[in-house]
Amino acid sequence: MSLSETETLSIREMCDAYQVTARTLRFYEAKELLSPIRAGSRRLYTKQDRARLQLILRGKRFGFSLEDIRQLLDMYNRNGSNQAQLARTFDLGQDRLTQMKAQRDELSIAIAELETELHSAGAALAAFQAAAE
Amino acid sequence: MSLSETETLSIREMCDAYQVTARTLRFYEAKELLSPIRAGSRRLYTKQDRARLQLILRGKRFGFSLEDIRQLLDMYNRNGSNQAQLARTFDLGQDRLTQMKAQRDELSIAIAELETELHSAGAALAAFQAAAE
DNA sequence: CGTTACATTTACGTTAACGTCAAGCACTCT
DNA sequence: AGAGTGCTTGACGTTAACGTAAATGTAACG
Repeated sequence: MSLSETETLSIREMCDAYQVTARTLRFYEAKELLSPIRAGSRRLYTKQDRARLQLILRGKRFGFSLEDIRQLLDMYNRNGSNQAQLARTFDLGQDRLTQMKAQRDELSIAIAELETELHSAGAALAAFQAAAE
Repeated sequence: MSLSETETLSIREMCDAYQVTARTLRFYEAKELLSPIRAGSRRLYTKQDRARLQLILRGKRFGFSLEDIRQLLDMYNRNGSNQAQLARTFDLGQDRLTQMKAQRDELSIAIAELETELHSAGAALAAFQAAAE
């Protein structure tokens, strides 16, 4: 079952829902990436917090630093409709995309090389075992 | 002009040739990634050292840790003349390869996501600019 | 009322890959 | 002899993204 619009989650429920530790959530809050409401002293995460956390985690998968993510979130929140900021966000994304593609290409090359290496190593091993009987 | 087989480089020459700092070269040596010969107390980098450094830098571009690289270098160096050593090295390479492929897959997914994201962002921007004239 | 089960803040610890001094040889030029 | 340059070995500092532990608070259960 999914979460309603108004439902709030405790810190532990957030951990279970998003596979992060409580330390991580508090850390993100200290870094001003999240700002859950309080019930007394306890944190309650609203739907917006959940959305922000998803963006954070996605940003991390893209290889952005938390500081990058904070700036992007701020831009989006403060003035998502400002054209210059939108363009800046877009450019940041383009740069990262280029980097990621280059990284993938290099990785593919490395994989091919390593595979070749392992084939000859495998052959050498086979020869050894044949000679050893 | 390129370097001869027998020519050795000082630490500063290495820095210039490979765009690394002296601290980095000494650090790699402390981590047993390099082992230059000595002329008195001074380091001299041979052709083999240069080859190893190139592999190290390539590994870094691939996003490997220095510890990963150290293990890979051992494998590239196929010094393990005995069978058990060879087999262990081979297994290490297999594991590495699996990790690399997984990493590439994740990267591909992230790239696809980011591309989708940027397409809609680009459309939004275009709409803005159209409306702004 | 006591215990259990979480929650809180504060704060020091960790890892990687170096940076940044500091103090001191070993030359070479003048 | 003095100055300058390059190299050496420590050894402490730095950053990111949390981990881990201590001391304390609080809400509910029985």
